[in-house]
Amino acid sequence: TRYRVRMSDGRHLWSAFLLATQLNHLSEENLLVPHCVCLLKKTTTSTLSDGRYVFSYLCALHLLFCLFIILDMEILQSAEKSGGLIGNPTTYKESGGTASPMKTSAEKPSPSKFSPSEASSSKFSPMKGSAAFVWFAPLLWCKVIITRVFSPRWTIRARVMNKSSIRTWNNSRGEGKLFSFEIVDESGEMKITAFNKEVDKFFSLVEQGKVYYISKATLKVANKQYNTLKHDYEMTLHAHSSIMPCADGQDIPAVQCDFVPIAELENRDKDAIIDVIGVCKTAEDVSRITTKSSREVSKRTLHLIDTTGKMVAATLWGEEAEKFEGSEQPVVAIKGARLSDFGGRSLSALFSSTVMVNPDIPEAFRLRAWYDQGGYALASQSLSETKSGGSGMRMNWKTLSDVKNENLGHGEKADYFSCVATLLYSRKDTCLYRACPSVDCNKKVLDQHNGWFRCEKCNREFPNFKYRLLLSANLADFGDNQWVTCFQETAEALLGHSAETLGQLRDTDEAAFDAVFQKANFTTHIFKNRVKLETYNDESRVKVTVMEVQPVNHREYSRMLLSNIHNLIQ
DNA sequence: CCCCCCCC
Repeated sequence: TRYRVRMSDGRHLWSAFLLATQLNHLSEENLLVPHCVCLLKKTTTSTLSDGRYVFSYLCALHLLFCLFIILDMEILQSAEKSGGLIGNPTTYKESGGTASPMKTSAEKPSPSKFSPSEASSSKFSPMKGSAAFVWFAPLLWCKVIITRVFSPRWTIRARVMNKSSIRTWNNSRGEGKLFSFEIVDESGEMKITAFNKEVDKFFSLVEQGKVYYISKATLKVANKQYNTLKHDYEMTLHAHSSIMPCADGQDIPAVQCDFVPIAELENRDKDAIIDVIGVCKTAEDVSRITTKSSREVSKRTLHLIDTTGKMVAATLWGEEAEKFEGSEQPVVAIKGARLSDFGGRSLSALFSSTVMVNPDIPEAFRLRAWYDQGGYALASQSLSETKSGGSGMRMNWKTLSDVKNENLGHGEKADYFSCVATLLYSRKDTCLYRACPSVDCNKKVLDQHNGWFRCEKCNREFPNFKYRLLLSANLADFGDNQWVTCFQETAEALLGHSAETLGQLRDTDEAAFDAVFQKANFTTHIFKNRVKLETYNDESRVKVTVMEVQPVNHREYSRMLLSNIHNLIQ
């Protein structure tokens, strides 16, 4: 059988008897055979771009080696899959002088699937345990030479979809640094990793979105556990690897996104990797969390809405979270986000995700227009239940008279509501108390009048105490007013000073202490409250506790009012 | 040769 394999660089690999074997799915022993052949006969070898290993040799040695060589049609078919594409075959079989496309197999090759009619009679299983193996064993050393000298004959031209930052590792097997990137061409996607010296060499060269010629990288089976791309192989760069910018890469597809409408996320499986695009209606503040492995990382959750009217929470991590600027409500596209079932449905960016802010794509322009022309006023429903979600999120907006008229808090469980209200007055005289200095104890201490303070809860006396706030405040909106209780954090937010500072002020500078309260009066905030009917001495009273005090985002608040008006019209 | 994809 005569085959001609067209390589990406235009060369044609010609063989009288073409044998090809997959570098990837064969074990070390199996690889020996082609290596030996290469060495003895100086035959041509090539690793195809999709990871297959091709070589040819002369017929004289055929009979000798056919005993040990795997020759099956799967392997021959693997030769079809060349041409410098990540996935697709562009190989031609010579028949009557005219090159015609061979049938192609998109299926993952497996040795058991060859067709007997096409296969040579000398098909052999891998020669594991064979006595002949011993004969070839001394030639094992040539593997490195072979892979370095013979294999890198392919070049692919592909666009960088995303690039990781440089990461270091230090484990029992050593230490070093690495970065990885993912590339795409018209046939598929692939991951490439660079280590140590190659990091220095290639990190700044490789830029997201640009097209490069890439050759002489080592191929290995992709670890599906960590590689979400739909490719069986991935590449590692080595000292001789080459990456060259390609000036005319317009024909290489741009980063392809397959956006899933937000409403449809409800029907997708947990852990699915999806692309999403939406307007960032609100962005929570960045926060630092500690992971289970006690690493600290920044996170920021965005709330994306699209034309389906549904909203979803999407969390960014690390630098991406820190740098994100959401105040202008940009269109945000995330390629390769992972769908989680937290709070119903939510998204999380992975290391391999690409986050694009106001991307230059039609979908983004459409969304922008939709949002600005009325989408903003839509009373969007979020797929992500977030307790204490950010401003504007899942708020149970009520006026203070609603709270009374609707008997909020009268049920079994407490009710929660948010309101925009103005502080009319707060009781400064009773707002501070001396609390137990123990870290998790906020119990009021008793002054023993001997320089010691007793905590009944801890059953201990302390030479010191800490000030805590318990502020009674009267809030008002346009229709009603309500006495509420603010504990430590909310009182501090409302008064603009820490409990400690206020305690010091009260003890040292009464005028300044007064001024703090004067200044806080008639300020307007968003209050998130808990309301519950409480019975004390046969007397029932609705008790409102402020859970959170936030500044009013007037733009957002106005939009909410517009939305209310909109709903009233209908 | 990495392999971390996190938190509520």
